[in-house]
Parts: sequence; structure tokens; C-alpha cells
Amino acid sequence: MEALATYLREAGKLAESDIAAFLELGQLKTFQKGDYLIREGQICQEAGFVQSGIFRSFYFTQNSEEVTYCFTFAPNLISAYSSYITGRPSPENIQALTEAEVWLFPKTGLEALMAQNPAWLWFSKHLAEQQYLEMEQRIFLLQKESAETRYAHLQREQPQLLQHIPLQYLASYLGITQRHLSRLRKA
Amino acid sequence: MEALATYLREAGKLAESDIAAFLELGQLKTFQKGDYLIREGQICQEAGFVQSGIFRSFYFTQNSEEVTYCFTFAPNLISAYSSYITGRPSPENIQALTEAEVWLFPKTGLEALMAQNPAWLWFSKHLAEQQYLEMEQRIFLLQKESAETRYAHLQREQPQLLQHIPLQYLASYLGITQRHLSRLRKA
DNA sequence: AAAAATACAGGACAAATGTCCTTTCAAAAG
DNA sequence: CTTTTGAAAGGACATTTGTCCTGTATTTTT
Repeated sequence: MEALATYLREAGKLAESDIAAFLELGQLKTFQKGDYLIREGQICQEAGFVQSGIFRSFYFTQNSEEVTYCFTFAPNLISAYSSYITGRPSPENIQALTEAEVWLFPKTGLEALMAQNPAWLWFSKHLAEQQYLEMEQRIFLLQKESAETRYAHLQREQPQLLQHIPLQYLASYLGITQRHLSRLRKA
Repeated sequence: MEALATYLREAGKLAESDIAAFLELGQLKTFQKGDYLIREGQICQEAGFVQSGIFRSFYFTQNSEEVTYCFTFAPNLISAYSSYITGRPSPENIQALTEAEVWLFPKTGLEALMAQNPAWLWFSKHLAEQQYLEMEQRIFLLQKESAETRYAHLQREQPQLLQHIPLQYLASYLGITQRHLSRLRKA
């Protein structure tokens, strides 16, 4: 729980009392390797904080191919964010790549906090903005850089992925096939 | 101004008095075709609402190639959003593709509104979430779909782009070359 | 109206990336 | 310990996409 408290403190505008009230809402859930936090089609009704472990988010193309959308390492927030925002069915599956522990916070509880305390509104806005910034970076890479450059960028900026994530998943995360990733790694 | 009031009303949680107070902050600025709303390296200190006209946002690669990031048609909000969020220099240029009119709102004024009225915090959070949702869609397309599919998707979902945007800009928006876009259009 | 700049299409060829398949190695299961 | 499964590398070939270039309208400038 302390990791989460630290995470919230670092955001900057939450009082200790706010944080304490928030932590009350959490329930710890453990996942075995392969377990799902959410499956495609379900509606995401909770936000999570990964206490330990690694998760992978992926969706299926029309052709039933898996495409890896992102990875989440502890200590970080996790959710099927678009479904959480819209209240519509999730396009993504989120699965544990290792044993994992996650604190789960019901959306209704968070909404109650936001209604009574603008600091939580601010925090939610801050989160959404940070998610946007990450996406803008990714768009830029996907839009113009070659697969080789994208791989080099990943090596530099997210080396933990290379250490912990099977290459088959990294390939689709990068928007390429396993075959091509193998070529890039040999070069 | 009425278009903007309508836009704000449709967001859902703003009172008429909130909207009126907000509109007070705006100044209308006109742009000639080719004029810049912001240039790479500047810090974005204001949010805009496009009253009329079309804008294009673009980056430069290391190789000095232009890459089109997005288009903004009236009536819609516009800004170098990542710079607005972080207060750091903008990676993007935003240029008028046609004559245009934009209502400009200083960031300091918006921050004052947020500090005194949580409805504006909510609105800012809502905006950030909507921007995130758009980006998630684009990531999905870029990550897995072929250029042909991306073009078909654009035809279906954003036909106004095909009607008003030069193909050279659409190509880099789609993450391909003009040559390839020409091929896709012939097919 | 003439000249210059811009936008678009498309040919020829090259490079990047995908598909299909086989092999090897290691990890997990019996 | 053996068997099975899963992950990765890489060969051969096909497809997609990029590069370079030319030609032709069209628009803009003079």
C-alpha cells in the first residue's frame, strides 16, 4: 500500500487525508500468471494499482490476431482506460504475464471522492493528460519512424520491456511481425 | 461566439453562468492562409476555439520532413496540447490551411476558473479524456492495420478530410508517402 | 497572358516488411 | 527422465511501401 501512497503523493496536489480516504476504498487481489484483469467486451468498473507483477493489454483484430497495446509494471496504475472513461465494453484484454497483486478501486467510490473533493478531479485530469502525452509520443513514432528506429527507441527508453517481455508480444507492440523483429535484432 | 457556447453546453456539466464567465476571457483573432497559431519551440499559453477555417498541425522529423499530426475544423477546440499540458516547448506547428477565425483563451484565465469552480476542472478532465480516446483509436489503426485499411477508415470516418485537405498532407497523416497514397486511391 | 510554383498521378526500381515454414533450444508437464 | 509445449531464429519467397523521377494539370504570381 505504501507504494501507492507514494505514487499519489508525487502527483502533487493531494493531502495526506485525501490519500488516506482513498486507500480505504482499495481491495487487494492476487493474480496467477495468465489470469485476466479484464476481458474484451466487459465494462471496466474499477481502477487498479499494480503492487507487484507485470500485465499485458491486447486486443484482437477482425482476423483474430492478437495485438499488444501496452504493458504495465508495478508500481503503476492500470485499467482498461477507454472503457473506464466511456462506460462502454472494453476493446482490450488485460492479462497477468507473471504472478501479480493489484489494489482495486471501484469507479463509484472514485466518483464519490471527485464529487466531494476537487483535488480528486484535479488528479483525474492529471492522469488523463499524462495518458494523452504518452499516446502522442507513440503516435509520432508509429506515424513516421521506421520499425528499426522504433525498436532502437524502445531499447533506449523502455529497456525493462526487453528484459521481461517475450519478443512475440514486443513485436506486435511495435506494430511489426515476429519475423521482422528477429531481423532487426540481428542487425 | 454562439458556436462555442453550444460546444460547452454539450459537454454537459457547465452552468450558463460558467459559460458566460468563460466567454469573457476570449479574444477573437483572424488568420490568413499560411499563418501560424503556434510554431515548434514556442510554449503554448492559450487554448483556442476555431470559429471558422481549417488548421493543420505538423512536426518535423530529424530529417526535416514534415509530418502531419492532425487537422482541426471549425467548430472545435485547438491547441498545441502537449505543450499546453506540460508548459514545455511545443513539438508541433499549427498553421491555417484557409482563412480562419479563432477565439483565444489565456491559460492563466482558465486556471483561475478551475481554481474557483470545480465544473471547469471537470471540463478539463473531460477534454483530456476525449483526447486520449481519439489517440487510442489512432494507435490501434497505426499499430495493426495496413495503409489501405487506414485509408478506407479515413474515407468512412472523416470524409471531410478528403474534401478539404491536400493529399500530400493526408499521406503523412496516414503514415505513408504521397506515392503510396496515390496507389491506394487508384485501387 | 506568361511564367513560376504547386499538386497530383504514375512508371521503374529498391528497400522494408509480411507469410509460411523449418529448426533449435529451453521450459514445463507428465 | 522423457515428452510435450512454447519461444525464438532464420531461409525462401511474396507483398507492401518507399525513392526517384517525369509529365500534366492547376493555381498563384508577376
